[in-house]
Amino acid sequence: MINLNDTAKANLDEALANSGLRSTRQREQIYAVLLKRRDHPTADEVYARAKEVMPTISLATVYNCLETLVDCNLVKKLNYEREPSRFCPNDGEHAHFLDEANGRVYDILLPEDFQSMVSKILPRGFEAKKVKLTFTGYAPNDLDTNSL
Amino acid sequence: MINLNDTAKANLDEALANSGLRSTRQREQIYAVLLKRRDHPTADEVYARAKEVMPTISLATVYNCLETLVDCNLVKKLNYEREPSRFCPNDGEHAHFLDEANGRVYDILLPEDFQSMVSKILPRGFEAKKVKLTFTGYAPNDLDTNSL
DNA sequence: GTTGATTTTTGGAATCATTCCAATTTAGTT
DNA sequence: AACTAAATTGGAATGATTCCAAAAATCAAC
Repeated sequence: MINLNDTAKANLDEALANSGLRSTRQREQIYAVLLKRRDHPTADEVYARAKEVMPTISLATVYNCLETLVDCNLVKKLNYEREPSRFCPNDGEHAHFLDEANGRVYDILLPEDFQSMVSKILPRGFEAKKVKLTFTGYAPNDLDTNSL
Repeated sequence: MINLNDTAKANLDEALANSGLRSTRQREQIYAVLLKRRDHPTADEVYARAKEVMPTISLATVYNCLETLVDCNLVKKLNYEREPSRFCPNDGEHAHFLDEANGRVYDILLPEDFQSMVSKILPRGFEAKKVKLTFTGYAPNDLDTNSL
């Protein structure tokens, strides 16, 4: 029914507990869906995939769970223009590349010191808590579904 | 009624002509509104400001004009999460800084070679047409309404 | 394990920025 | 002035997301 390996499950439970939240079947399922195919699905797509295996889950719950996971810092929410948000499980700092040809989003690994490097661009007095870097263009056409 | 200086008007007319589009009172007015206060207003805010001086303009027209100006590359559309889009007249490459304290957006000047610099982060085969850099955090609290 | 208190889930309604539409008006041309 | 194509307009439609109140599930204490 669910499909989370032990360490992922442990991470989830810990992150939820840290925020004083409960571990539920639905939250596990949503997290499992995101880990299984890292193709930056929208809430609707997550809903469809979760339903295959948990047919009674509701769309509202999918939104709730995704928001919870984002708040716990286990998942990132991506936005391009005002298109539907996409979600990716969080493996630390990375940029995103949107392929205009097929609409896919690829993760781009960032150098360790990226945030401090780029923060030097800021004038005196600006304190950045977060930096977001997104590319748009054409990706090589021989990549598989998952990100790099 | 409108309030565009000669060079701005000339830029607008040229950009529109380049795209085979007509120069209209509404388009001039919307562009003038954006140039007058560079505080990254939403479509609604642009609508309110335009209406003060052109009471019959419609919201649909504001959306149309903004889209046209963006297409002509005279204006940039900014998005944070899925909040309403904001608009800023385009003075070349710059990043944006969202102040979490007051919701204001500041333009951040970028070094000339920024795009080529940061494109080196991309793995072989990725061709970036656009790069977007956005910061979130706290800005110094003695800045005026307009951007840097 | 049952009870009670608190969270979470759920389906459907509501929201709201934006887009669409068909009719009218305007701009540019002959 | 007349004609054609483009732009504007108000209102309806769209669609992702949020809100709501009721039902179900979880956790803690006994």
